[in-house]
Amino acid sequence: MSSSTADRILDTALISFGTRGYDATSLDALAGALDIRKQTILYWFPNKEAVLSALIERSAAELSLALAAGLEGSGEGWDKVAAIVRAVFRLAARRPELLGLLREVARLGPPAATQMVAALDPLVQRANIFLEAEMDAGRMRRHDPRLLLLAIYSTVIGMVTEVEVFRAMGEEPTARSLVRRRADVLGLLRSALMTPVEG
Amino acid sequence: MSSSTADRILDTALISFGTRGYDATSLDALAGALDIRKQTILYWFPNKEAVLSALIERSAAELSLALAAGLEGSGEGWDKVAAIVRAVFRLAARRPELLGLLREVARLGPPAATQMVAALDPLVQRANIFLEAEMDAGRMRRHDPRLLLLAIYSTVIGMVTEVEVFRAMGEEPTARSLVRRRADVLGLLRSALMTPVEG
DNA sequence: CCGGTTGTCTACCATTTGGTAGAGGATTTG
DNA sequence: CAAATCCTCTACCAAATGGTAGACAACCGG
Repeated sequence: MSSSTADRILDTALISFGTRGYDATSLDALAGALDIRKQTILYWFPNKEAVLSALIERSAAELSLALAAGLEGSGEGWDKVAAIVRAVFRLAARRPELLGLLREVARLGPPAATQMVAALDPLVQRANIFLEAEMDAGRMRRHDPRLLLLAIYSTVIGMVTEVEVFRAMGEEPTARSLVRRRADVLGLLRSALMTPVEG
Repeated sequence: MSSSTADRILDTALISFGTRGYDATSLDALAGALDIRKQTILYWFPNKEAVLSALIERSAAELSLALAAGLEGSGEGWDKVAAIVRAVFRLAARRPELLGLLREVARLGPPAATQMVAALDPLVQRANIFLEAEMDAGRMRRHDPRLLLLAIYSTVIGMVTEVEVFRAMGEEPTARSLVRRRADVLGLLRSALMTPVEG
């Protein structure tokens, strides 16, 4: 099994960084959750930042893997977009920490954000190419693909990670509510992206 | 002038909490930026959390004021939505900290998030009523108004506050780039929200 | 002009934080 | 079986954090 100590540290760090936040997670707390001593963490990683850095690399790979399937798969146009959005919502249900980490890293800024963006670059490139092709084929409305991608990213990630806003508005984060949100996002994106004539 | 010490503290706290984050802002750093001693802050506010709480109240009021105009104004349907989105982008240009704080508070969770949502509730209510009326009139596609509002919120706030993602992708945060993003968001929202027949 | 109030300060303090030094048990290797 | 390597631990540490206690000057009403 790959559950070496280093891996276990990253597993726990993902959950804690992705939900409580990087600053709010002390090495002692991290060690406590693993029932080891903080010095063991510092044996495997030179310092706290290095834990984050390794975690970013690992998580970006996992994220790419989870989304690449949809991006490669058969089908065209809307089906492909829907497949990817569904994949993100699936992640939100099964591994919310992963998307939480993405958000947290974006907030932290360089160097973490830079590393994450770099690690996800291949995915972004392929998405860009796909979007351009769809626009060229006239199936999607014309947009700057980069801006479009960021808008989709904002919407989906927001709808999936703004747990606290939902909770504060009285919507408990259940599986059912997630499904409802997914349906809504899909409907909105479809209207927003696709040309109406030959949807 | 209203620049009492307490006000000045909140002014500076807004910038620091809204850009660096709450956890990352120490009372000493806050005091340093104001060239006063930390104990002066603790004279005006019982503790750090109370600073945040007061700040939330003040910022929610300012936010409401900035957006209420668009929500009350004349015009109907799309014009009104566009007016509000424009107002948000105006805020993003002039007072980015304000939107940054909104985001930070949402991330912090209760009790801060609860307080912010409660303070913005009147605004949310009015927006809901507006959206329902538009849907009833057939000018907007049918959606759960609450979900719709959250989707719009996610998209706009994301496009406006994800500075680090933009920066990491090589897009420097200039006024010009903000205008481009605004145009894009407006275009997307229009396609997403409005019924095509009598747009 | 004097006693109380107001606002800012200096002086501390306990706790927590990320990090260092190095002891010591287990396991592998010559 | 001895030596080296690997891994986790105990024992510290300096700096930073949120917060308390109380001195002290300015000001203000009687």
